[in-house]
This record gives sequence, C-alpha cells and structure tokens, in this order.
Amino acid sequence: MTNLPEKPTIDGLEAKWRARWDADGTYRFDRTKTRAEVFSIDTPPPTVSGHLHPGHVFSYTHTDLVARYQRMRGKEVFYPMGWDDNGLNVERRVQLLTGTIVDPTLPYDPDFRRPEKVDPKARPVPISRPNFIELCEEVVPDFETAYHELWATVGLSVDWDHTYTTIGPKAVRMSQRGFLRLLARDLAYRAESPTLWDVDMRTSVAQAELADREVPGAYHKLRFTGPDGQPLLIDTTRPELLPACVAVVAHPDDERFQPLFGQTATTPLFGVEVPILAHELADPDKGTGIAMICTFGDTTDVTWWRELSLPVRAVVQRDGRLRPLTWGEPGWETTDAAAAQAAYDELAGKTAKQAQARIVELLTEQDLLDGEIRPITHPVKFWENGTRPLEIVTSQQWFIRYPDKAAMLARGKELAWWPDFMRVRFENWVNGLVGDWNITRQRFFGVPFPAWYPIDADGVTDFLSPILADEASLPVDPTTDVPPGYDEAQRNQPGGFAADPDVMDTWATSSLTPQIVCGWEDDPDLFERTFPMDMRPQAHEIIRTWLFSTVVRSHYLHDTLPWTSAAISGFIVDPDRKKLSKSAGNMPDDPVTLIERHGADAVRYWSANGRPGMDMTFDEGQMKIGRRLAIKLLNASKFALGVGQPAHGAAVTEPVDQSMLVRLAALVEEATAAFDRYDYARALERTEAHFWSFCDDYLELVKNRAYSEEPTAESAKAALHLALEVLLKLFAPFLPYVTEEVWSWWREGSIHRSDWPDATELREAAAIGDPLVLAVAADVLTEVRRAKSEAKRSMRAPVDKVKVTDTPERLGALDKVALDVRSAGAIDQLFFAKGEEPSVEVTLAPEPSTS
RNA sequence: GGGCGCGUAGCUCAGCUGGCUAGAGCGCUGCCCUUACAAGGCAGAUGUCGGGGGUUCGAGUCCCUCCGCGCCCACCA
Repeated sequence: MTNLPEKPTIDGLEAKWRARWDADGTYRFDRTKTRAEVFSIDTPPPTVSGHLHPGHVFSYTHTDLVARYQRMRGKEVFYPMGWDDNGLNVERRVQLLTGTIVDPTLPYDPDFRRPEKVDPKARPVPISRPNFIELCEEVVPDFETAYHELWATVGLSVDWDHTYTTIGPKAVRMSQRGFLRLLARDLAYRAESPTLWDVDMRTSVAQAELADREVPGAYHKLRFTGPDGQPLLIDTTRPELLPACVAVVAHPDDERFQPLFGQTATTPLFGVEVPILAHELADPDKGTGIAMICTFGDTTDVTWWRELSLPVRAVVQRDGRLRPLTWGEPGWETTDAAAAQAAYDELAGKTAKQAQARIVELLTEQDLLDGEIRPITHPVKFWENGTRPLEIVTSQQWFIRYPDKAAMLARGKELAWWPDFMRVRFENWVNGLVGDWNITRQRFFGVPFPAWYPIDADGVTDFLSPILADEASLPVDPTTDVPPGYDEAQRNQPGGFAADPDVMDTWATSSLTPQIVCGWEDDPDLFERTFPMDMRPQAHEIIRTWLFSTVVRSHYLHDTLPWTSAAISGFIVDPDRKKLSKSAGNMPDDPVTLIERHGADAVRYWSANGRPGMDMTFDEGQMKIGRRLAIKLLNASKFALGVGQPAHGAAVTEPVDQSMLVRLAALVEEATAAFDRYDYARALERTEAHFWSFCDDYLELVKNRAYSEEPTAESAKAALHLALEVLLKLFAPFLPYVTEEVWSWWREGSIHRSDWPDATELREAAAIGDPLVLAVAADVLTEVRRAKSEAKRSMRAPVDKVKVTDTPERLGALDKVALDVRSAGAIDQLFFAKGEEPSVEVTLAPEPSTS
C-alpha cells in the first residue's frame, strides 16, 4: 500500500509528472459539466514575438494557482492556452530572424527559401507578401513549441487540447465575423481621417498603443506677418511643418489677440494667408500665446482642424518625408509662388528632422527667425515599440465606434477587480477616450479584412463602397479569395475588384479571446458551458488595451461582461524598483535556467509570494526557500507515513493529536478564505508557517509514541495521516510536483483531482480538541531546546527535571500531553507550579565526561 | 498637470474591519552529524513601522500634510 522511497528527491519530478498528467488527461476539460459547475479562464495568449522571461512565469503561475484551487474545490476548470502570433511585434521578429523585409510590389516566388544564416548587419532581403506569410507560418510554430515546453514544465494545469493561436483559422474566422457583425449594425465604419502613423513600420497606430516619451525639442519663434503688416511672432517646435500651416489660433479671452480674430496672417517663406482664429485649447501661457495650426503636427492640430473646419494642406507622407508639391495650385495659393516653390524644393524629399534643420537655415538667412532657438524637453507621442515620433497622416481606415462612456463605466463597476483599485485604471482610460477605435494596420502578417472594393470602368477604385464576404465563407483572405459575384480574372481590372490591402489591429482579434476559446457560434454547446467566463487574468499595463477592448466587444456582441472577475497581476522589478528589461541590463536568467537550478515548484513558490496587483522584486533567494520547502515536504511526509498505516477505523483520541487537528482546521478555513479573494500569497504564507511548526513541534512530540507499541500509537498514526493529507492538499496548488509525488506514495489518482480539505470534517475527527494543548507543549519544548542550546548541549541531552510555572488553564492543557513532552525533550521529571509569572526552569543532566 | 499604489529589521515581505512586550524568511551569530531531513536542524541578536501634525483610553493600522519611489492617464505650439 504505502511505498516510501529510500532517499526522496525533488529532482526529475517535472518530467515524471508532466508525462503522467499528459497521459492521464488530468487537466482535460470535461465538457459534460454545466455552466454552474465550470470555472472558465480567459488565458492571456503570450505574444510569441519575444522570449518568456521570469515576469511571465510569475503572472502565469498566479492563474494556475487559482485554476488548481478551483479544480480541487470541485469546479471543472476550463483553462485553455493561446499563442499571440499576430501583430506588428511578431512580424518584426520574423523579419529580424530571417533577414527579410516585405516588398508588396514583388510577385510570389515559389522557390524562395529561408536564408540559412542571417547577418544582422546585412541589408534585409526584399520578399513578396505571400512569401513573408509563408515564412511566418514556418518560423512561428517553433516559437510556440518553446513556449509550450516552458509552460508545461512550470506546471500550468492547462488543457492543451484547447490551444489556439491569434492568427489561426479559428481566430481569423471569429475576428472577421465579429467585424462583419459590427459593420452590419453600423458599429464599425470606414472613413478617411487623420491617423497617427509610424513612419518606420509605415502603419497607422491606435490610441491604445501610444506612449508619450520625453524628448529634446526646441522652440523656434517664427515671424509671421500680421494683418497690419507688423510681425506676428509664433513659437513652434515643428518649423518644418510651416508649409502645412492652415491657420493660427489664440485663446478667445486673450486680449492681446482679440483685435486680430477674423483677420489673416501671412506665413513666412511661403507667403500663405491663413486665418487668425480663436479656440479654447490655445494656451496663452505657452510660447507667444498664439500657435500655428498645421495638418498635422499633433493631435491638438487634429482637434483644431476638425472643430474649426479647416482645409487639409498635408506635407508629410507615409514614409515620414516631405512630399513633392507645386505651389500656386488649388489649395496651395500663395502671394509669391516662385519664392514658396524655391523654399519648399529645399525641403521636399527630406525627413521631418532633416527638413527642420534646413528650414531653420532658410528662415535664418531671410531673418524670419526671432531670437534664439530655445531647447526644451517635451512629451512626444510614439508607438509604444517604435523609435521615431509618430506623424499624423490622412488615410482610409476601418473604425469601431466606442460605446458611450457611461455604459463602459457601468461595465467597469459590474466587474469584480482583484485588486479593486485597478478599476481606476480602466475608468481613467474610458474618461480619456478620444474619437473611435482605429482597427486598421497597413501590415502584411495579420487578420485581413473580409472586404474588397469595386473598380469602375475607368479603373478607379471606390474605397468607400466595400464588397463584404459572406459569413459562411469565413475565414477569407481577400488577396487570394474572390468576392461574391466576381472571378479571379477580374482582380485589379477595370470593372473588377481590388482586395482590401490592410490587416486588423492585433487588439481587434485579442479582444475576442473569450469568443475564440469558448467557440462562439462555432460550438454552441461549448459556448453554453463556458461563457461568460469566470476569470480574466492579466497585467495592469494592458487594462487599456486588452481588458477594455474585450469588454467593448462582449458588450456589443452579447450585451454582457465577458467575465465576472479580472485578476490583475503586478510586474517583476529589480531591487531598484526598475522594470526588468534587456536594455536596462537587469534581466535575470531565463525561466528554463531558473527551473533547472531550483525546480519548478521552487520557482512557483517565488511567484506565489506576489500578491495580486503588487509589483514584486525578483529574488532568487525566495526560490531557494521554495526548494527547501519542497524537500522538507518530502522528508516530513516520508516520516509521517513511515510510522505505518493506522488500524482501520482508528480514532484520534489523544488530546495533543486532537489539538493539532483543530488548529489545522482553522488553517484550512484561513487558506480557503484567502484563496476565495485571490489572496493565494496569504494562503501559502499561512500554510507554510503552519507546516514548519507542525514539523518542529508536533512531529517531535509524537515521534516516539507513534513508533511505540502503546495503544495510543494508533491515535498518532491516524492524526499524522490525516494531517499530512490536508497539508499536501493545501500545498498542492503551489507545489504541484512534490505534492503529487508524495500523494503517489500511498494514494491512488492525482492529488490535483482530489477534494479541497474540509474544516468541518477535520473538526469532527478532532472531537473536542483544544488548541491550547499543542501550543503549551510547543512553548515548553522551545524552552527546553533553548536551555540545551545555551548550554551548548545536543538536543538529545537528557534533562533531569523541568518545572513549569503557569496558569491553571495552561497547566491543565500541558498535563494532557505530559508524556509526549517528556519523551520529546528527554525529560526525566516534569513538575507543575501555579503562578502569575509564567516560567520554565530546565535542569539538565550533568554532561557525561568524555575524553 | 490629474490619479493610483508603495515606503515596516541589512535584504525580500506579512501585519485583514485600530487593542496584549511589532512578525516571517533570507542574511548574520552560536550550537547540534537527533535513526524524516547536514544543499539539514535548534536557538539567538536586530526595527524613532518615511517625516510632522491630528482623532482616540489606545495608531504601523483612521484623518490631514510634507518627502521619496513606482505606475497609469493627460492636447507634442
């Protein structure tokens, strides 16, 4: 029955139990269960564009802790895993790894093969879009295999049969269907509009992916000419956008400029007459108090342009360079076309930065720059992963309308946040929303829009009248599939059609992860049993993106929250509270190395110390402690089981055994309550503390009795077995490997499918147990150990007598465990004395003389 | 600029709705090869609970304020 190893070890447990769990389907989702019996988790699909680092292990372990706890509580846990292999980041990684770059004008090359060796300094090889997508499909699964391997080793109790990818056919179908549904209800639309644009990646960027960075800039004071012919000084940090100036603006209450409103000013160098307007957003304290409006220098320009109904005079094109143009033509009227052209020709073709340098020279030559250039540092918008500031260009994009703010805020209130204060991040974001959600990316590897555009007889494409795919035909790729009613020969021909060239924003797909994993409309039976989901675990940095957008989609599609609770995990930081990153040079060893060094249970132990929402310091010392705990668990278990099975039906009759079980019952209640509020860290801390005192005190106390031939040995054996089972279960979510190993020594099946301990049952087994008995015994033992330690004697050193002075109540409790105390302390005589001042006097036996 | 969070032993962190001499682990010191465990065990020392006010019989715990750190949001002139 019981099968104890000679020398237990935690090494090798990962491989052993991974294989067993896999073979037994321990974590397989049983889809016969009803919604009420299921606990479903909306897994964050890690992006495969990078490498998993300890921070990932940290937060993914948190989810697994909850999954394992819920499973033991009797829930059928639906815990899939996804890979986010869609989006700009993945595309960029594949480009770097394969040394390629997409050139959409190239035709497909069926003979193209991935280069064997890639020189990072060499110029990337241009390839066609279909070739690049093939390359992605070839390379990305390798990334995913590495991720799977790590997650399985960490011990995530995922059902791998439900794995999905965000670029896979299922996700594409869901994304396209979700898009068409919104379009049908006019919740999505296509429009031409100024768009934030990354000039390096040459794609539009959504508000959610913006990051402000402080960068150096400089005020340049330009000499415009006012209506009276006098100079009108205007400060700008973007003098190169002067040719794109369409107006100047000041605050309506600003008395300095009130007389000028409604009149015109003339731009320097280009001689364009622009209106002088008033708007609330103009800040009298910034610069000279009057600003130039360009199309477009920043998002304020966009606001002014829209609210003041200004024309577009765009100069920056999609590659970030100033475009060629002819002055004097409609829209580009000027008082001196020749001079404007001469000046502009110096700028055309240059990047914004180069153009800025040149225009400053031109302005200086003509004395149109007033005073010195004043360097400043100011926040500028970047794509969060980009290296150059964003520009704003006008282009056609698909948008999803945001629901009104009140509805979103109500959803935020409805959702249970762990920790609760994270709701504020959501509310901040909702309150700051501007415009609609641009879901278009001018990229190659992504979910295509299920749309084509008609080309008229003259060869002009009508980009505002899309031909949409039938839902039944999804997923489609418009670049290879043909729209209803057309044939392939008509592609890009007059009278034919053109494919929508763009792909969806990665969040347009990720916002549907609940629909993807639960099988929205593809698998109504599964959907019924799992949606709305129970839990969304995620990091706080993506509340504004992933969490928010998922709430939006579910609000529209199902008029419900996608899940009832959101568990937000913190970051891992270094001891200086800096976020871990490669560039900061503070990145610890990779998770595989850490697991090899300390064991998966130990790494999980470290992770479990991070409370929800709290950042935690990376600390390998914690892993060492976790490793020690796992080893201790093996040894203590070996001992507890080594006393032999209790006789069938043996009851726990000894007061100290009952006392221990009563205390254990209190621990079960505490750990359960903590888990129920996602405070796994507390559950672990309490269990661990209890376990150590269990080993130090209780095991020492019962050791001799349990091995003895006395009838009371049965009580000890029964209590040891019961306590061990309970402790193992409490540790099981945290240390799945070592607990499963011990479980297998004397129990059938997996501990991870066993029932969570029940405090009521424990109390019944403990009968009238008094927690004081064990507490007093432990106190006396500590005093005895202290005496031996101070006398520099062995813990086995015999004690002649111990005199305990204490209250009658405590002495009464001690009396019930006197035999065990004497045995554990090697105490010959134990005396009690009632007294106000508790004390323990220890008289050691004389040290035997040694030579 | 607005908001959220954090600041407790050298280090990493607990201290839940205010209540006995402020806790744990690591590290440090000392002791012990105890037949579950020496990659271990036992014991010990260590803190003006960021500063200053206030409420209270009583505050690490509540209120105000200041300081430091981190993060989120914010219209780049």
